[in-house]
Amino acid sequence: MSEPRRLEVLRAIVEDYVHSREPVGSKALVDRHGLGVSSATIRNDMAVLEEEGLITAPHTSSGRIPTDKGYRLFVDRISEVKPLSAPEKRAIQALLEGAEDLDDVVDRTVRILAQLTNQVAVVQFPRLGGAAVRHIEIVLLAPQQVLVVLIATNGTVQQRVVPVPGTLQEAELADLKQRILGAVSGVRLTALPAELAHAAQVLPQHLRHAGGALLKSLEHLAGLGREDRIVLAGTANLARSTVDFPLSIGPVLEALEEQVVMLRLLSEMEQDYRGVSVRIGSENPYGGLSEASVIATGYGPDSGAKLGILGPTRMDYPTTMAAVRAVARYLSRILEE
Amino acid sequence: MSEPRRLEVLRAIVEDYVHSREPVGSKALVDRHGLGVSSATIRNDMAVLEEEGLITAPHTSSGRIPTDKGYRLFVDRISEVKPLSAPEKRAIQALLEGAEDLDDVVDRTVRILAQLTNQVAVVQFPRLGGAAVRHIEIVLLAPQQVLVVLIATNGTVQQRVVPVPGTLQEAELADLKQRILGAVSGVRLTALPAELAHAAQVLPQHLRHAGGALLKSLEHLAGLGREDRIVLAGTANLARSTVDFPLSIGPVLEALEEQVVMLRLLSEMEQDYRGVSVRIGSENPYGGLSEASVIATGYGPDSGAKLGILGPTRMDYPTTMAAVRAVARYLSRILEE
DNA sequence: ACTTGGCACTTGGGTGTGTTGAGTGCCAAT
DNA sequence: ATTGGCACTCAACACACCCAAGTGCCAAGT
Repeated sequence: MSEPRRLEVLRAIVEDYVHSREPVGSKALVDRHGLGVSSATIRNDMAVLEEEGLITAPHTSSGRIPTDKGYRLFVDRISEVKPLSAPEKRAIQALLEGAEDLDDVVDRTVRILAQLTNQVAVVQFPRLGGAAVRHIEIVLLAPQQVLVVLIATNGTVQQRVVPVPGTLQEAELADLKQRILGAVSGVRLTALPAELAHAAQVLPQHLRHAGGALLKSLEHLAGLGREDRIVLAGTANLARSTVDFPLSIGPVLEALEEQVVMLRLLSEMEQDYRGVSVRIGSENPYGGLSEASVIATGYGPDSGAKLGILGPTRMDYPTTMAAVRAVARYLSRILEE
Repeated sequence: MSEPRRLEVLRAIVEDYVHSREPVGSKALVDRHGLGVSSATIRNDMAVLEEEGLITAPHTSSGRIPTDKGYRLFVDRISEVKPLSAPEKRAIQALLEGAEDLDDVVDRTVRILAQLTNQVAVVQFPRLGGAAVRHIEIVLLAPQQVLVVLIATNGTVQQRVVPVPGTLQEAELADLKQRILGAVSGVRLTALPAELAHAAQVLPQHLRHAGGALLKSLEHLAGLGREDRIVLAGTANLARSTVDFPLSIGPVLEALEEQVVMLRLLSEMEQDYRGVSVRIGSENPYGGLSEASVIATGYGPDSGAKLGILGPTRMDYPTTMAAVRAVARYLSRILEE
């Protein structure tokens, strides 16, 4: 009872089951795959695999289906990544290059990912974290209203209209702007709060009051950049595979809607040696996703932002992993510009 | 065979069916509602109602269920709006008042609406259309890169980093800024393209090139404001009522995901005398929504932006209509500030 | 002109009973 | 370790049957 063949059997079971959605039996296995042994042998192998918790039988005397653990082993040790087809690659590239601005890039990314994988696609907005302050603009809109704009080196812009206490002269504002700019120009966004606190202390007395409000709003803006947003696409794909979620797709939809849940989920996924990270079924910390798998990876300069897909545990892992990885790479490349 | 009683029968059928999801028969009707007649009489009434296409029998000799037309009559002529409970009203108000900025207001609105109605809630972002240019800021970031910021009177801000052809001096930029500002300050966003075109023509020769790019980006920004976005919540509610969508919720999810579809749908809905607009099942222009109903209404100063819910045709119209209307009113009130 | 009780008829759904076929587990032989 | 053989299981399907809820219609009553 050789170990390699047992793995081969597991692989065959996973592939057949993913393909047909039906429990696969020993006879069908030897027929469809050219295993050089008889069905009885396969049965023995399957008994061992079941013993090890890699496959399970829905009911006595029916074929086996992979368990989460079985998929895990499959993903980790058996499967080979299937590269995307050339047309697919071209499609990704063409689509992403046509994007107009950051929002558009993200939007196109999530759509192509959903389309490519036939799953729900999730893209987290690129983080500002690593970026630094490129410019700050402060504009007096009304006597007590100021527009504060924070431009980061990665091209993202955050702005906000803030009320300032007391009246503020144009000249004072210009002065204030120069001081602030001098203090924070080039500072990393993560280090901004500290710098701002310092800057606040050295402000001349007459600017303290108004300046304080502005500095505070700047801190808020820097935070906004870090306040992560996610974008979804392909939710309708869940409906197609409604039969793959024995309970209901309700909990899954709920999870998707809770940005907090998804963000935590994504952030917890460390990409492994393969370049992607896979969470299978019950491996997911969130209960509502116990029948779902998530494939995610980082992208962008520091791979801090994540992107990925979510689908039923019964999915074509090799192909989907390849798609996620490919899209992440193309996206990273686009963002470098 | 009195007309009023027939309507009463229709009302009873709708209410019972909405409540129980089961075809309702003549006997059950006289039992549950104190109609003062026998089941045979009701049967006669039901025959007429069926004749008129207001109700239908899923199969011979089973109870009747309302048709889309039946719901329509119910909504138009029979039902009475059920006002929200005091705690519900308080909840809406409290939640909306705690909002921090426009995004937050919209976000909270869509959530409370989904929660209140147990349906999918849709809120279209407030339009800039009616607003005017309050201020324009142009900042030189790099020799060939300029940040353009457009601030509207309603407080919304759109910004973009644009590349400009050729090199541009600070002084030239300042000049350009003054000219543009003079030309468009106070102009309504809807009228902006025309004004910009005019401004472009009177630019001095040496600013034509760079100025043209800037003006074009401004036009784009104004468009962005009008480019309507919608926000969803409560998608998971669809899963609960999966049985109410005989086909599948797939097409519905698809429609929801296509912002264009939803926007067109909302914009087509003229609110009637009741303050809300209802689209029932096949009344929806989009095929995927032939089993869904939409209740929407306008909000905000000119009622130009829309908000509403989407659910199965079998829904509690009076209560849901009341909720949509109430939320729209509270939202309008908040936005006035 | 409605209403009503009565009655024959329809039908989906539930239950009980075989039957079938894919599949398993185990064992003795190779 | 592999294999053929065999008894056994069980979901799925088909069929038969019955029941409850419901309908349509008619003739009689108001």
